[in-house]
Amino acid sequence: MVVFAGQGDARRSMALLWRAEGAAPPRAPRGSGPRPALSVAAIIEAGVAIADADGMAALSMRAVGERLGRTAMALYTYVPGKSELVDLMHDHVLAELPADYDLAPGWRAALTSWAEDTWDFSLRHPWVLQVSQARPVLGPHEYRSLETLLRVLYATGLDSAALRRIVGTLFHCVRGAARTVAESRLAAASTGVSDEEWWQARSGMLTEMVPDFAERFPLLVRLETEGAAPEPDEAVPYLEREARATFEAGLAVILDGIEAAVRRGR
Amino acid sequence: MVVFAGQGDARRSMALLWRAEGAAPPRAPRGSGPRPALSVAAIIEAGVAIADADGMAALSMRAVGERLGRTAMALYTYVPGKSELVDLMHDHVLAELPADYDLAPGWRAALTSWAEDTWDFSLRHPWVLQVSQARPVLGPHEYRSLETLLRVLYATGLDSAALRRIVGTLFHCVRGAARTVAESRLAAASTGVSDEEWWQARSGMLTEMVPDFAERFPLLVRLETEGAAPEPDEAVPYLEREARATFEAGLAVILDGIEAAVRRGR
DNA sequence: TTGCTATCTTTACGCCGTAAAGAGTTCGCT
DNA sequence: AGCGAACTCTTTACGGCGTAAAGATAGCAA
Repeated sequence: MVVFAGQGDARRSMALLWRAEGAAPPRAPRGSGPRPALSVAAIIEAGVAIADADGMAALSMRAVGERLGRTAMALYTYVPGKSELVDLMHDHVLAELPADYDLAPGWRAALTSWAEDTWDFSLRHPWVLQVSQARPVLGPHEYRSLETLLRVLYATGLDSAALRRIVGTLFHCVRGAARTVAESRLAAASTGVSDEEWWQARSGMLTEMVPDFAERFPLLVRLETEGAAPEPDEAVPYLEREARATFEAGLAVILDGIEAAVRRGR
Repeated sequence: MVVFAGQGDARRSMALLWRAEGAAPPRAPRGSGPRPALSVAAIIEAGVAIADADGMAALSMRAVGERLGRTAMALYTYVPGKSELVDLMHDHVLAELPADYDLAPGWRAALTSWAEDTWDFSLRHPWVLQVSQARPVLGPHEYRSLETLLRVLYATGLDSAALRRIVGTLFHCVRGAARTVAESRLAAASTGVSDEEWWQARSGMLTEMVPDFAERFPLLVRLETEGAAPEPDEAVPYLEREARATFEAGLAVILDGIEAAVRRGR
């Protein structure tokens, strides 16, 4: 379900992405059809609503059209195709991210806030985790959110070459852990089986079919049993708690890494 | 294109995954049809060949059947469905990963080798990056590869709780950077437009449509221009070099983080 | 030979993205 | 007033997908 940007007419895509910027597209001079009942904005919002509620797999041109009381083909008057629609949806929701962070308490606090906001954002719109990051969309809100992150990162005093690498690592860490949570929720929703139930069924089957499991994979057993689940009865499923802990630990390591680089750099 | 494990009959899936372990499935006692011309192993290999060559999107039951000279439906006698086939393919290729690492030169060297091997593996079979990590497959090779990693990690002396988080962060870092490369190659192959051409076209369009770009996003411009591309004329595309650098930087940060935790722990 | 079983094919259903053609609406122009 | 261009939106259709259902065929036991 990975979707790629920039397939279609690049000029048209860019015009749509930055459309709010320029003047309103002038209505044709000679003859014009019925007043448009739809708009690019309405289509984007319908798409986001569907993807938020039922995931990227549920996003189809027919579904978007139906939600707007039109056929799928009606959308093609406004948007070149599905791939471009996803691009527009992506840039649209990126507008939700904060535009800047207070640097007074130091870059570490600001970067933590950024990571937290990105985490929340990714779980609010889990489908963004399935939009390809290679060949990004290049929309206004994507640029703005990157600019915001860079403002925090340049406050560390590191040079551009170092920051380029750190940006990627930060994103992979946050998005990777968020992806685990998102996929776990999606699996639970689409199969009706909770993580706990799934794991119980599978692990029971494992011990039955692989009786020498403990001898073959002693460290796995050790990892699983030692210090597992300090608070077992919680509203948050186990897998999500683990992913959240991974996110926090990863962030802490990266922050320490940056700090070390800063000290070394001076 | 994210695929989920464990939808179908869990017992059947597990039996297929661990099939080499138990005795060969006995042929039916009373009457048996024509000698099977296919086998689970052959189907898995055909699937891997297709996915390696043309990506996950090209993997269809019809394509696998055709490569074996059968119809798509013939596969269903051997495999419950596509989702289970992907699981089997995943566990199958995981067998390529080394089974253990020399710990004599220290855990840091071993962990670096592990990351390098995982990186190579992910780019040899880029479609594995699209297999969901939540609700893993629980096959023998997946367990073995995890056990191998844990052997290296326990050599650090850290406790299980700390290691659980580090495992996730390591995977996210390696897989995230590898994904960038894989997606960039896939985009280039499927659109026929190289990263460089794509970027040139887009950036030209940007400066035309957003004349005040430099004022609005000064840090982005700074990041892009400062210390960019020290060796511009290379066989390896720019985006891949950047992803590789991100991978190495991320790994270095994590290794430093582990080292700090080890020192703190003692 | 008969009959059961397992393999494999055929056909079909309901999805998908979207190309092509056409119906219907609104305007500028004569 | 009426024509014709430009536009929106629908209908139909094509080739793909995963897979359910039904049937043809092959191999063995009795």
